[in-house]
Order: sequence, then structure tokens, then C-alpha cells
Amino acid sequence: MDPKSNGEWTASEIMMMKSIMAWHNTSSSYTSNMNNKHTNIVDELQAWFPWKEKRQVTDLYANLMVEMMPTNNNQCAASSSNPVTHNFAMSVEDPAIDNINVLRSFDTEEMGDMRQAKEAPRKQPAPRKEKQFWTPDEHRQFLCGLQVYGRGNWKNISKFFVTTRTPVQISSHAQKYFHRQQNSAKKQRYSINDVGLHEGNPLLIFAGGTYNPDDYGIPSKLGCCYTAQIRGAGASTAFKHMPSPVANSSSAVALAMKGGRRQIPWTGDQHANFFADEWILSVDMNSVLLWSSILIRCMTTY
DNA sequence: GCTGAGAGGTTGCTCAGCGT
DNA sequence: ACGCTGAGCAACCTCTCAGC
Repeated sequence: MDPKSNGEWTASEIMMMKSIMAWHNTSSSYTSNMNNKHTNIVDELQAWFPWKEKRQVTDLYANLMVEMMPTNNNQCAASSSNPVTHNFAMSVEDPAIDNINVLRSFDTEEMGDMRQAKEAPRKQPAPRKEKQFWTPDEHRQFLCGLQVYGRGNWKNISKFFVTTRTPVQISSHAQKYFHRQQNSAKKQRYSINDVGLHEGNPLLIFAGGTYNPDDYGIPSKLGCCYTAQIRGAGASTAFKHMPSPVANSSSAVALAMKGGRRQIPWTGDQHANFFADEWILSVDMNSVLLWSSILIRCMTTY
């Protein structure tokens, strides 16, 4: 059933709203007037979900506010019968850790296990680590991160793109990658570093185009192209709704197939210029909301 | 099957940046 | 000035694969 018609919230919509709320919580743009803050956030949420009634948006916003409050701070949560009129009370241990962490809970089990193993304390000087070869997916995520954060920012690339690798591992991989790039003229055998950003499964791409400060367009500097590997029935729904403000600006959607690209017009009134400066983030559906969070930050930061 | 070149992961050293 | 942290770099090691 179409969630638009019955007013129910889909999981992706809820997570989108959480992401937007979390970002606003860490934003410093609201420090004085909290009523204005909540009003503005609700207005913005309404813009993101125009197919919802404002009452629905407000209700979910209030419920999520309560939900997102720290469980060890009952006093704070209990003191607010109407959270919308109160201050945000989300726990943010480190301001540098932004809303993206909210979406961390959507990591796959595998990713969680890997991270747990990575974080396990080393009791003894262990024998040489077992080699963990880079997969094409990891390398594509690395390339995406490289485009977004640039060379040297391995910490953020590790944090937001190649979550299965430590900054040191990424740095090492980059070292080999750039070395191979330098020697590209020489005859070389196939390596993981030959994997291109556009290779792989069919990709659903949300592409941002030229910078237009008057609308929600993404600066070409950040170029934000958005991709998600189509792995499930929910994919199109999740994305169809997600970037509506973007779709109304200089953006479009294209379906990139391996070995070439063909654009598919997005249903709606969006424009179809751009592709001058596109960035592609290859993700699986478990990370879709993570990328959407990044997109939100791109749009609100630049 | 053997061998050497190259790919790729890990580790340690160096140095720059930053805070105290 | 000193210590800490993180990035860059090179060395070392293991493994793979093309060429014979």
C-alpha cells in the first residue's frame, strides 16, 4: 500500500526524519529561541515530506524527540510532556560526531562484527595480522571518499565511507593506489586498484549539478551524486521520497548501467541539466540513509 | 611445475601540526 | 619547549600470477 495514501510512515521516512532532526540538533544555528527552532524544523520537515499532513509531521517529530532522548536521562525526558515546545535533549557525546552516527544502527550485522573485532583490545603482541584483501566494493567506497574528502583525510573516509577499514589501512591502500596511478604507463597486471567508480551492479544515481545558491542545488564543489545499488524492492521507494527538495532544483536521476550510462527521467517536475561535475557514492541499501544524511549536510552546509 | 616480478597488507619511523 | 597525535612514507613480508 502506498504510504502516501494512508498517511503511514515508512521506515525510510522515519529514519530520514531522524537524520534531519539529528543534524539540526548538532547545528549551532539555533541557540537562543527554541520555539523558533522547533517551528523551523517542523517546517523544514514538512518541506521534505510534502505528501504528509503537517499534523502528521508534528506528531512524528514529537514522538521521535522523546525516542531520541537519552535513556539514562529520564528526568529530562519525563519533564517534557510536550517535547516540541522544549529544548532538544539528544545526547551528543562529541559534537564532531554528527547526525551520521544516528544511522549507524542501520549497519549490517557483518559490519558490526567487523567493527567489534577491530575494536577488541589486543592482549598480547599478536602474530602478524591475517591479510584482509580489499573488495571491489570497498575500493569503490574508497574512491568515493577520496572524492568527497580528498587525499589525506583518511579518518573521515574510514568513518563515513569505508567503515570496514581503519584510517591506517586506508592510508596504506591509498599509498598503493597512488603508486599504481603513477606507474599506469607501465605494463601492470590486474589489481583491485583497476576497479573504477562506475563499475559494478546497476546503480541508481541521484545527481547534483551546477551550484545555484537560490535553491537546494548542490555546489559543484561538492557535486553530490547519489547512488545506491538496487538490491531490494524498497530501494526505489526510499529514494523516490528522499531527495525531493533536490529534485526540484538542478538535479535529476539516472540509472547507470555497467559499461555505460543512460538517464531515466525521474517522475515529477525535476529538471534534467547537470552531470558536469558528478560524484558517485556507491552504497548498499543498509547505508542508503547514511548517504542521505551526508546529502543533507551538503545541502545545509554549502 | 618452477621462478621471478609485482600486488598488496602490515609495521615502524619520521615529521608536521597542535595544544599545554 | 615539550609531548601528543596523525599522516606520509618506506621497508618488509606474503601471496599471486604470468611467462617459460
